[in-house]
Amino acid sequence: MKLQLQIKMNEALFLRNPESSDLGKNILKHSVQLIYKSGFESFTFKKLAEDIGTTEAGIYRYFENKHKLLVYLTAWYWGWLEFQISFHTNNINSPTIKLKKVIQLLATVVENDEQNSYIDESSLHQIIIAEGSKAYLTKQVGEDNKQQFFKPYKDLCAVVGNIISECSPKYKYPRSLASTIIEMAHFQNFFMNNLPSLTDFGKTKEESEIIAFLNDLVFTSLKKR
Amino acid sequence: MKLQLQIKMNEALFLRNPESSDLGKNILKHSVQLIYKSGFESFTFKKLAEDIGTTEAGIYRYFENKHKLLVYLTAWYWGWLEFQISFHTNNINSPTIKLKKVIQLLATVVENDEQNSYIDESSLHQIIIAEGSKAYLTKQVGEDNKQQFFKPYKDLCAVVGNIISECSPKYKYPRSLASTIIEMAHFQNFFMNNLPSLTDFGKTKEESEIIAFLNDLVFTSLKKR
DNA sequence: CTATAATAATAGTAAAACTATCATAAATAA
DNA sequence: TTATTTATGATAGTTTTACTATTATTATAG
Repeated sequence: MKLQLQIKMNEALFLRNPESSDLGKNILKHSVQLIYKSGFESFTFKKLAEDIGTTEAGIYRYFENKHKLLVYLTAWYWGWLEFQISFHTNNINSPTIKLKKVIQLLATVVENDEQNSYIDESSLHQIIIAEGSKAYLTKQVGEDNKQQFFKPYKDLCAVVGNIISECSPKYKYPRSLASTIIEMAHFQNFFMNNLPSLTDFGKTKEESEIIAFLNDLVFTSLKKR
Repeated sequence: MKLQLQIKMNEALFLRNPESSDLGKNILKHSVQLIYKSGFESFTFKKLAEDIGTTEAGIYRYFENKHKLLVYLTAWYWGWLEFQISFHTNNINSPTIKLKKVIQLLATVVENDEQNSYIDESSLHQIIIAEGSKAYLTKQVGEDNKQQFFKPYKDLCAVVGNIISECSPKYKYPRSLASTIIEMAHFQNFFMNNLPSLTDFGKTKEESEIIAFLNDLVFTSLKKR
């Protein structure tokens, strides 16, 4: 038996549910490929349509514009990651070990074992690193937030924040530390690969070093209080 | 006597030096106003030209495109900030106090005392918070980096990293901690104001709390080694 | 077999992102 | 002083992006 993980998506993110049809699934699959390959700036619905073998108008029946599609992909990613975390930290009692696992999951490049899904998690992970912040770094962030577009990100941050509080109930900044870990897991990766002098990992380019850095950062902050 | 601070800009960032003419200075001044007001996505050279009272073609004589202009503004900002830091930490012997000062400067919204400059540092600071990462989160980051467009950012990071190493010579991640502080000084500010549940400062929205968080983060990391 | 829903095919518009040309005014060099 | 360079202004045009609208075709559910 194969279990298919279904992530409940905010309905205001799309016009027609992309998970409900082959065309929709193709839109998700090929947009991940295209954005991964050429970046979000040069990504257009025209190119996407050509890639899929449909028409521009066809895409517009699913997504209002490419910003909504990016927000959809990021929301999907955060939802997926929260599931990964709850799955992999299940039955772990020690909050410290839990938090270490979380950091590892955040900073590790995803492997694509299951090819059943129409979303390539590994490429999506790279997209989130390079384009993820563009989902909220806009003038519409307030409206988008009112429509709960960032709920999956905020939920994940809350989960991580709670584990931090479990580790160290008196620590004063669990939320901010959580968002710092999440952002830095990605930014240090981007820097390491593109602007290496902003990190201490330019030589080896090993993600294990990012994990070590984040562990050091977090656990010295939480220790001895 | 009035001292005018001149920041040496990378010549590959512009076609004609905007600091060399009134039109050029107007381009800088009004682009800061426009991007601050409506965000980088909706910013166009057409609107900018109308704002200034010149033509689109006129702008293109100074900047190849709006990406280069954004990179110019961010480079200017990092250069300016490095000067602020070297100015305000001059004559401070204790690296700890120095680092505290740095964090304060990074996280504090700039006041515009001097109206002499054609760049409004306070608005520019807000632009860097909301749009700054878009300068490097692109597919061209490699080429841009080869052309040294991010040198001011990397220099600043090196300065902060060196202070960190002064505080704690054995600390293993001075560069990464430096880039973490710099990014988080901005991101936590953006989150606090736009996605407050990603921080612990949603209630008060005081930047002093961001400073306290960063101080805590940094100095527990550096203490006792 | 019919109704209806999704998609394909085609066409079109407005704005964005440029490029090109020429006239004019101001600065400067001969 | 005139001649010449240089910056700007005015105008026009191209290609691409971001969308909207219309109609025809195909698949499928009842």
